[in-house]
Amino acid sequence: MTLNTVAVTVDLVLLTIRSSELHVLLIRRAIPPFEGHWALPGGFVLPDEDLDDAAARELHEEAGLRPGHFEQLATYGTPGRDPRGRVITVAYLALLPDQPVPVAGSDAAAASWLPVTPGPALAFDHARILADGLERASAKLEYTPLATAFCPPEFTIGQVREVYEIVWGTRLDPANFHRKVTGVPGFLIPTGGRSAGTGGRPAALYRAGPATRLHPAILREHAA
Amino acid sequence: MTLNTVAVTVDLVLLTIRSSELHVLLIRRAIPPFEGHWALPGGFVLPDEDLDDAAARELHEEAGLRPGHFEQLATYGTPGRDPRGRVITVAYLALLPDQPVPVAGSDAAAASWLPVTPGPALAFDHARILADGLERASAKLEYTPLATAFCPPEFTIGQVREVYEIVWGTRLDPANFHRKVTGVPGFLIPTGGRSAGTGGRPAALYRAGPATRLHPAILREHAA
DNA sequence: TCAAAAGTGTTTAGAGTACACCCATGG
DNA sequence: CCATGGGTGTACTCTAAACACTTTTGA
Repeated sequence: MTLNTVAVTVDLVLLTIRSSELHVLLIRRAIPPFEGHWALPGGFVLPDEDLDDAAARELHEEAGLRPGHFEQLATYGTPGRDPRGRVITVAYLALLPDQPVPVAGSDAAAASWLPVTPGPALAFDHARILADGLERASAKLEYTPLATAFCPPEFTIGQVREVYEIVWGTRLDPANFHRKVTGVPGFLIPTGGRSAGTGGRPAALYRAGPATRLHPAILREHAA
Repeated sequence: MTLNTVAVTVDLVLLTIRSSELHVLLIRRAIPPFEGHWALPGGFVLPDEDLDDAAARELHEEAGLRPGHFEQLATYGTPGRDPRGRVITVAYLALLPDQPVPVAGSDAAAASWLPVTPGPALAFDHARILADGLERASAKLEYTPLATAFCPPEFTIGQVREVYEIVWGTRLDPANFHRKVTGVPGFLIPTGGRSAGTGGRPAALYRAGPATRLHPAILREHAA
């Protein structure tokens, strides 16, 4: 790779919730630059490949599972961000339910779910990309049904509430939260089933509804 | 430009409000492909240029004026979107007050402000990019002080209200709107001046405040 | 004097909050 | 029986919508 040649990569900010903490999928780099550092998973876009397809391919290679949500995040192209040459990176944000992770034989690198806080030092400008992804996810919880992307196909309202509490770092009143989310048209659809074995009254099960935006929104307390 | 080589461009969605209508800056292409079609202004990223800098440079070349707001929109890289080869386009969104436009000698092309609706057929996938920009601007009016980006340095609350009404295509109650926006901390700062010559009671003048998000938000009526 | 735009007051309805209270399960 | 989480009821507060009304200019 020489100067005046531009390489395009896709990098993934892959988030999930494990044991009541937000985790991000990171890869320990086996080769320079940043050998031994943690980095976001990603790779080069193939010559005749769509950006979204490239990101989906990387997602499948690295995590091997279907995301609950998948969107383009932003593009990073500051000269010098990669010491090997001019690299433009299109970052994607994906949210997944906590599944047993079949992180299989990818590019000779160990992939792990790590808690986002405090989080290790990251290679390249990946700390900034991760921060942008976290902010995007946090903001979108308010006015989109993004929280269900962290949940399995069927889930309880308590699980949804836990997503909000973990991502926002706040406590929410269970009673009022219940009324609020069940009052948003198209957000949650009752399946008729009930949860079991949680050491309390069984909760009704829901699946994600067709809504793409929440009205009314689930608003966060914003520090003034 | 051959296959397997990727070119990176920046394109601009430049919006302003003229005579109570939302306008976008378009360029009539003088050369193939899409000769004679309207297109978003843009150009290639220089070998050692940051993406944001490239967009700012294009903005200055095409419009020659300072935007009230400027942000990256999204990146488009579907193979075949440009018949000349593989082109990745990083789109930027910029909002400007209605200034006398010194669209000077740019790339042998005529630049014009055109109403966004109905709007002409656009080259490449620029219709989609424009639509994405409009949606972004429309959504961000709710929870950011973006509306002031369409206004001159000093403006009245009536002007701000007109921005909301035009972008959203709705009517807003002047009395309630006044109370709402003046009640958002950091949104508007009174300059002490007064407007004149509008055929009514002079309005107090304001400038944009330091807030980056509006709390409480200026919420739109969302059709259910 | 009239029209037009700015801004304030007031009433009323709806949404959000706090929290008491009952329900259904596991241990 | 008790602990735990699910869910409803209810009173209170706060915001927002609707609209009457006053203010201040240009014509």
